Amino acid sequence: LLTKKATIKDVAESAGVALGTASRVINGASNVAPKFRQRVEAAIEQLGYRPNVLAQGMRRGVTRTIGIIIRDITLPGFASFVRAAQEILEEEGYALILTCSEDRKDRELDLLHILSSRRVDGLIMTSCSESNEELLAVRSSMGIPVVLLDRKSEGSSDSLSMAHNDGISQAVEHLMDLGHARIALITGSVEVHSARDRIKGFTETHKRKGIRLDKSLLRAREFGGDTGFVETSALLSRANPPSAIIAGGVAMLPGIMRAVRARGLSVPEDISIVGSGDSDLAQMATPPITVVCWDYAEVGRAAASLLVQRIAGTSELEAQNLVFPTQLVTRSSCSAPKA
Amino acid sequence: LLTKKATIKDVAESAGVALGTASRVINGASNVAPKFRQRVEAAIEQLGYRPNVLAQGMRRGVTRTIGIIIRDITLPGFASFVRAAQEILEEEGYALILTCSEDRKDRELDLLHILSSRRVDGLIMTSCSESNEELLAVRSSMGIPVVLLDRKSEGSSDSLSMAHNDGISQAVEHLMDLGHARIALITGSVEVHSARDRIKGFTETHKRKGIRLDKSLLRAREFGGDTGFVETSALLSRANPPSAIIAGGVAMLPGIMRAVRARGLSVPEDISIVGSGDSDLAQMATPPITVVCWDYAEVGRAAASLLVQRIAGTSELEAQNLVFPTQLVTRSSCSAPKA
DNA sequence: TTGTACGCGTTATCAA
DNA sequence: TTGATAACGCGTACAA
Repeated sequence: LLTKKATIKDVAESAGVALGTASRVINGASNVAPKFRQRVEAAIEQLGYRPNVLAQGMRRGVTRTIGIIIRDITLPGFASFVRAAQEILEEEGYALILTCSEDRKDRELDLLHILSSRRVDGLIMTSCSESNEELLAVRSSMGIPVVLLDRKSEGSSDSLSMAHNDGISQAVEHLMDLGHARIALITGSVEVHSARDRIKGFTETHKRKGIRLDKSLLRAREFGGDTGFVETSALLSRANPPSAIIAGGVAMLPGIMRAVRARGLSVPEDISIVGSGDSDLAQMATPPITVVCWDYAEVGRAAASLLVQRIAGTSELEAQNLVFPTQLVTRSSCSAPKA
Repeated sequence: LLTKKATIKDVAESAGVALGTASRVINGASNVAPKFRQRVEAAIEQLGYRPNVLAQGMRRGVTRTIGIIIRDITLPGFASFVRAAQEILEEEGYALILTCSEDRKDRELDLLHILSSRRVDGLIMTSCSESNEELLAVRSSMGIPVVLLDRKSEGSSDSLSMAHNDGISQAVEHLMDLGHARIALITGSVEVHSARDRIKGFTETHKRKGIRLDKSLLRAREFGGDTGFVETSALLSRANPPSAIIAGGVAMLPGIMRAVRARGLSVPEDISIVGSGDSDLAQMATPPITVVCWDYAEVGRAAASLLVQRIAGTSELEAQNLVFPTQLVTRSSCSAPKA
């Protein structure tokens, strides 16, 4: 039961060949006599030998392991992203070490160090800040390829992001076409691209449509915590509240809905709502929620593929900045504002 | 930028001491002169040295890595479980390699081999079958502690499970008290404990309440796929359909709801519904869904703690079978059946 | 074609 | 207290 795992040495011994020969068989080298090959394969079978990937890696200078740092795996969509990425990585012979930063700098720093100690060959992450120097320094000191998710860095990292700009534009237009003039956007800190991109779409569309933007309706604080609830509560208790709220982050919707319900308001009669990222919740809520969404699984696959290519060195030299399309899925949470 | 990571050799060299001395400083041994200690620490700082955990592990015969095999990280609750487990493991110096089996034997086998090759120190998993001999053989051949989630094994593995028995009993009683006599249960294969346990609660409660159970209302096929939708559709198209449906698995609810809506039925007027496992969906649906639920994060923490103890050898010798309580949260998806 | 020996980054043992 | 060295499991250059 507790028998030690067989090593290549055991295999060679059991097959009556030299270590090197066993190694050649295992790695599929051609220059080995059929007789020996057979004996080695039999020994492998009989001993249940499996190569020690870590020892291989030590020798080869790689670990075939990649680290992932995301905000929180429980957030809607993130699990799909991770699952898709893991599938690709597995196909390519990589294992995935999963960690969550909770969007905190100190934790992100710790995780960076942990993954560095484990010599991961690459990193997929959504940093909590694009400009923090300490984070940047540690990241680049690791000397490995990094694929940024929904973040952009002036450095040489690849990045994948969603066209939040477009998505929010479409949402704003949709609401304005319905007759809304006072639209609120609740999103994350301007320290990260996904928030800035949404804000850009938000303000530009106001300009384009010739509708004056009340700056106080633009709430850019943080993605985490209970931002959705807090900001919505504050917005709704104003003298002049918005007639529509756009969630500018995947974690916002539950809090927004709670705040709306807490005030006894009904959607869309009293207030229109647009969510970010699709979810069971958005689909099955009553009314079903209109959302700006994208395919998280596709992004996960792309992130993994890009990283693997980058590690293999086959990818072109310049950093790639892939942008994935968003889509406005209209459901029943938006209607004309009350007169 | 692409500067190789510093090794303990570099540190020793840079500090002008022997390798062993550097190692002693790094591992906090007491028998080292303050003068040398300082010089080593300075070198570590200056070189940004981080011990190579893999090399440490190779020497120590452990990897401080644990593997997790779950059905699908995107299933409601599983992400909470994983997140909680990861937090504990991180505190204990372990990294978590995440994989998903999709409840398929061939995949589970592959993953077992992959994790075996990586010499994980322990395993947390929900096997897709408790009786498959090949699975059992590979698992025990790994010679490492395994914590089973929602599964039970005649072997010596620890297991954590939920009191599904109780939960379903409460749900059935609740429905019977409301006046239901034809209650359906849709759950997974009897090959796994969580399905058998639910079935047990289901049948026993019928007996206790003196209500004859129509066996054809007990649907135990598989947890995955589109079971919720398929079984519900079949049930509802019968001449004598059930007046209530209990979801006996966390992935069932969306499919059940879709099937109900597809037939234009309304909840709870036409049919009562009870879900398994809480979720945003269950809470925010209209009507909010009554569920049998439990604390996935607590289970995740317990799984990680138990595994760590088992690896350290501090846990008692006999396998532990922890059972976590379930709770019936009544919302608005159940009412008296139509006359 | 096969075997030997070294090195990957560590820790631990032993001698100095 | 310190330093040198074997060992962990493996791949590979090089010698046989």
